[in-house]
Amino acid sequence: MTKTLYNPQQLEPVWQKRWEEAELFQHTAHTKSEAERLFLLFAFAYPSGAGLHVGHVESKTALDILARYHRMHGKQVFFPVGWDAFGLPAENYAIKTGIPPVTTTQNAIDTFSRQIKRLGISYDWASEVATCHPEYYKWTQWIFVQLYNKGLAYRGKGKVNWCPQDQTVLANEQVVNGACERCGTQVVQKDLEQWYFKITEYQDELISGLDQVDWPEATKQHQLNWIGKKEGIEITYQVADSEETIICFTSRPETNFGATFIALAPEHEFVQKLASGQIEAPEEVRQDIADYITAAKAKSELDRQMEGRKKSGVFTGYYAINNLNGARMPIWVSDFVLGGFGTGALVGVPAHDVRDFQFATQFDLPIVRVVVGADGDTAEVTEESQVQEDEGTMINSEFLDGLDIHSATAKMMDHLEEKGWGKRVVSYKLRDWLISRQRYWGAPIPVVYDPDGNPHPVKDEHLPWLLPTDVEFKPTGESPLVHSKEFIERTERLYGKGWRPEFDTMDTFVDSSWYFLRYTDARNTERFADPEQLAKWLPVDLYMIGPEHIVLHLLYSRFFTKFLRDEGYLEFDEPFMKMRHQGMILGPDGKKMSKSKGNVINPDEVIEKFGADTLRMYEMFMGPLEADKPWSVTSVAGVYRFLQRVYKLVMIEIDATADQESTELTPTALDVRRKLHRTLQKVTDDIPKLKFNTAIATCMELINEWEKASQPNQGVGLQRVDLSVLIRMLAPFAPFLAEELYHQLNLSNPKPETSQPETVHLAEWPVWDAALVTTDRIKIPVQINGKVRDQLEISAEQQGDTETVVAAAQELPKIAAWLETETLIKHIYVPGKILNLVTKPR
RNA sequence: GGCGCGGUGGCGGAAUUGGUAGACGCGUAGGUCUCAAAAACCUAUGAAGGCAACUUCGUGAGGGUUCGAUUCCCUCCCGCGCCACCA
Repeated sequence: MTKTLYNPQQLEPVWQKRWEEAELFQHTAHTKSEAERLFLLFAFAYPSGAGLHVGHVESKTALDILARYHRMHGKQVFFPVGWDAFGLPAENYAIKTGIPPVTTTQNAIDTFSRQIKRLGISYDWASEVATCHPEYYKWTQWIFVQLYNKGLAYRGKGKVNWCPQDQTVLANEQVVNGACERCGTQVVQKDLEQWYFKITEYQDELISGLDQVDWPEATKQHQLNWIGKKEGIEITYQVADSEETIICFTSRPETNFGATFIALAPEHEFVQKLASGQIEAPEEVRQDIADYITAAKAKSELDRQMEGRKKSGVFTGYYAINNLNGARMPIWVSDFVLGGFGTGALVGVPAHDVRDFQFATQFDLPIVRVVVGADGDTAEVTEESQVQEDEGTMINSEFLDGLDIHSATAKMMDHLEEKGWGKRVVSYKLRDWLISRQRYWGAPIPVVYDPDGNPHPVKDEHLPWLLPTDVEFKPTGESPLVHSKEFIERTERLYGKGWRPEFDTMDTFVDSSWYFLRYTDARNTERFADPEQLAKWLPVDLYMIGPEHIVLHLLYSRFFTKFLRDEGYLEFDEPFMKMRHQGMILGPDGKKMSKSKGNVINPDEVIEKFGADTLRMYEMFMGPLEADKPWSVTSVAGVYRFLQRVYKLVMIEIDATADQESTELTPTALDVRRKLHRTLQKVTDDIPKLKFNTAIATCMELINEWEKASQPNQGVGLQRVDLSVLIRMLAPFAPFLAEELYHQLNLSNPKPETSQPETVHLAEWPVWDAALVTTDRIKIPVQINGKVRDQLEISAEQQGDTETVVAAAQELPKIAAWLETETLIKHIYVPGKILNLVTKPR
């Protein structure tokens, strides 16, 4: 009697154990095979104490399906796993509980590993890496030293974002709406000496390199916006009655005849000099400016938002001369001018920039129109709605009058350069990367200071520069490492009396900027990876990564890649040739899952109820991979039902057809076989395009048809070859079920072919039979005036014969009825696709 | 404000070199089985009209191109994401 009860809870752990024992997908990095290679990369995750999330399941499963599919096509697939294991949560947890991060992190990794294995993800565990392991961060530190030696890692004093809660510096990117991205506390500005990586050295290549890669357009756009390259001109203005000059960056110099003021950021040198008295000014002006600087500094990002777009400022008493027309433009200080952009100084053109307009009206500065827009308004600009920022024609601008703004820009730039009043420049938003963190749970910055306070990189033989363990976890405002006796003693022992270590650790983005390189040679103790290994696998063929990492991680990884290439370690420019993003799995309420909303779906519970195959397949079936999709508790059951039906159907079929190999197929069975091959064709086509939802839908159609054609408890009389095709086709999606059925099928065969592999996952991907996917009868929809009225069934040979098709269509009763009241004017026939009869009423 | 993405049944979604809109799944209704329920299975299911055959309408709104538009063009509306006083 055939077993027809699908029991995933029982069969899945059995196969998981066998695969693990057989090391089925292990040790692929150093393979000697010359087969086509494929590096599939999953964005490694932070192992949080909360365990695996359904969102992780989606992207892991998607790549796992690809990995299995390509392996079955005979390719060498490298599909490694690792952990972005340093970071704040573990340290904050340690502050709360006293449990060291190394312990909680290892526990979390263990939990994640168990869950991932239960899911049947075919990772190569032999190449596993964790950024917190000394064998890993030794090379993170080594890369730091290489950057240092090339002058690309440097110490700089600067205004930094400081989170009072986490007691650490944050990169600009980690400040969200003026608050710490981790804890939500308002960020304040602080002046500190910090370590930076000079990513700006590569800014142009970070732009041009995007042309080489197959990434979603939106992602490229994000990167471009972040780098923020803008071409413009720096105009030098003489300050009247002074030796000083002020340089302003503008991308719209053609409006310069309309310039009526200069505004400087509070950080601007001229302003600083005024405040300190280096530049002469009446005492009350000096004091006002000094007060303004202090007030601006104290303002948090939140304060700035609270006061909205309201402009504030102080007049310096000085004027700058506009060389074009000799106009005296008052010089103001205002915090709406950003110290970090351009030169920290702007030339105000109120008629053609809303912010400048607001400032001018606030302080009664003149407004001069120099562009007439599409609305033809030539009047004085007195309302904000009249401010003309778009296309237009120049007026009141002497030699520019009558030109459109674009040619005027070019002409003005030429003019300014000729006169020596300005210089074309390119401006970028991208800043150097601040990597210092006053935290414990990270890779120590491998730097020691001599007794004079000069930095020196830690010597290679002292790497890894170990993270000390004799520390206390208290939020003290400085790195806990400051209080490590061992750390300080180690430095003096190795470098001499009076030397001290750098107490800061590195931003975890440093760790994650090169892990994909390490994967290829994860146990190498001599190099970060063997050149041969790197050449063999890189660049990555497909990177699956959440949209939240679009900007920073990718930018930093690309920077590291380009740097290591320039150092001669790599031979490619871009690390990730193709990239795709998985969408977010939302809660059943359509909102982002979060503990506080109580809408979190726990993958463990789904597995317990339905099994891992159902969880995997449901997530793939939910919709397009890249879309955000809400979880549906009831829809999961639909996928479970499908797998159950597959199991039952195949088991019945195995039983019924075991000894009928030589028998001819019945017409019904042949129809099912045809459907099987059409399905195979579609699935084979969909998987590489990551269209898993439609691939699964097609499989469901097949099972529906098959079931309908079946005799109760007897199947339809298919042969072993057919069952084998179905099972192999389902293997990437439902690896456990497929393995079980594969073995049942082999057991049923009295004479197993000797070449049959032990596991379906090493079997060959089936090939669809071209003869079976074509049909000899086809149906052509017949339209009248673009509306389908009937279908014409003809033989495939006839489909090219327009005369016959049109004639036959007119014979159709429904069409004939329509033609009784309509006159046929013409017909449009797309062979094999559609026939449209164009008529007019009689 | 800038950049990007999207809008199709009760729900998730299919279908675009322009060619049968709503595949597949969920939900719902009715049924089979059962003492009953659950599970499973069967049938129906875009809306309106009609006993029915069928007809009309229908892919955010309005125009346009076309024999034919969810798909292409124009003008809007709405939602989401990211960045945001970036000169």
